Amino acid sequence: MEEKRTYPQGIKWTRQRKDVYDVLESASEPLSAVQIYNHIEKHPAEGNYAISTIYRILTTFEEQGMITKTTWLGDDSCVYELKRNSHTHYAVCLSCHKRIPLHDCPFEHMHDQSHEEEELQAGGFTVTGHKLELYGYCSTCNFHKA
Amino acid sequence: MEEKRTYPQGIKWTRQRKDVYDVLESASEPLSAVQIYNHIEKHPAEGNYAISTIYRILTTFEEQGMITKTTWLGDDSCVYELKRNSHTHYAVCLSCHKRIPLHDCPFEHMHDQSHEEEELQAGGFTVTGHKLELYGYCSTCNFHKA
DNA sequence: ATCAGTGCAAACGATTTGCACCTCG
DNA sequence: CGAGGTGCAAATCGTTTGCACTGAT
Repeated sequence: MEEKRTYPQGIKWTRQRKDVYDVLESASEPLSAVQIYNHIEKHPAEGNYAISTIYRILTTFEEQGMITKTTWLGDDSCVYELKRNSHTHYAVCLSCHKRIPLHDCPFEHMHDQSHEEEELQAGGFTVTGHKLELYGYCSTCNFHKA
Repeated sequence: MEEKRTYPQGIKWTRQRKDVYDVLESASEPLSAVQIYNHIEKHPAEGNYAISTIYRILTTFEEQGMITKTTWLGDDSCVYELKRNSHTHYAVCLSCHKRIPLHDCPFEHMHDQSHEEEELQAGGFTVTGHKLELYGYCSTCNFHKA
């Protein structure tokens, strides 16, 4: 619990920033600002937190290129995710919004560069990542529709 | 201009619903509720429109499975798109949010079912579509960073 | 010490909802 | 005619901002 941690360099590491970073690092999926906020509140560490601080920190992290801001398909609020070496894609039910994680990323199977990526790079665009979601209807919702 | 149109069946087709449908059909990319609203206001057809009506109509269309609700990567508001046979993917600049349309969809090149899709179908999930975005930095923003 | 980072509360923009009226089928 | 759709205004929700204070370097 008292383990010394090393945080990315280049910015001031306040208690709040550390907490947000820790939550993101231990998360298994993208989290919203409010989820992060609640997560931190549960461990009533010390002092108060403002939700606005969370937003500001997330913005900073994003500018630093440490995290990615996304949204769930069909949902409106934003979720944030640490940029990691590996990532997960999901299938999203358009009816109940349930998310089913996929086991691997189709792009890992594409050994040749895709046409698109080649083209983009020629145009000076640097691709740093991608986002993929399948959508449809889960077994439960399929059942209720029938 | 006075061409008789056929609209999807199953719901009441009011003037407002027709207008929203027409805008979506003539759109070349997903539109937000406000964009649709403005689009309609330009052609001051008849009577007033309420933005809330647009939202309600879009919700109805989505429930009917006629449209898909999405968001642009790194943006927060929602955009809506008619479900069509063909679709476009984009590369999004994380810095300036510029969107570059890609010429074709990588999934069209995958002749074999992906592992994921097989698995999902076995689990009773019906895949009706997908959403893919590449992200990174466009030539202009790359330049400014260097 | 200094300036970036933070808490608080108020502001904001996008989306939703309650209610009385209107219109499609 | 009647159920469902709509306009309007007020409410809600996620996110942002101004300002005075605090804390990391």
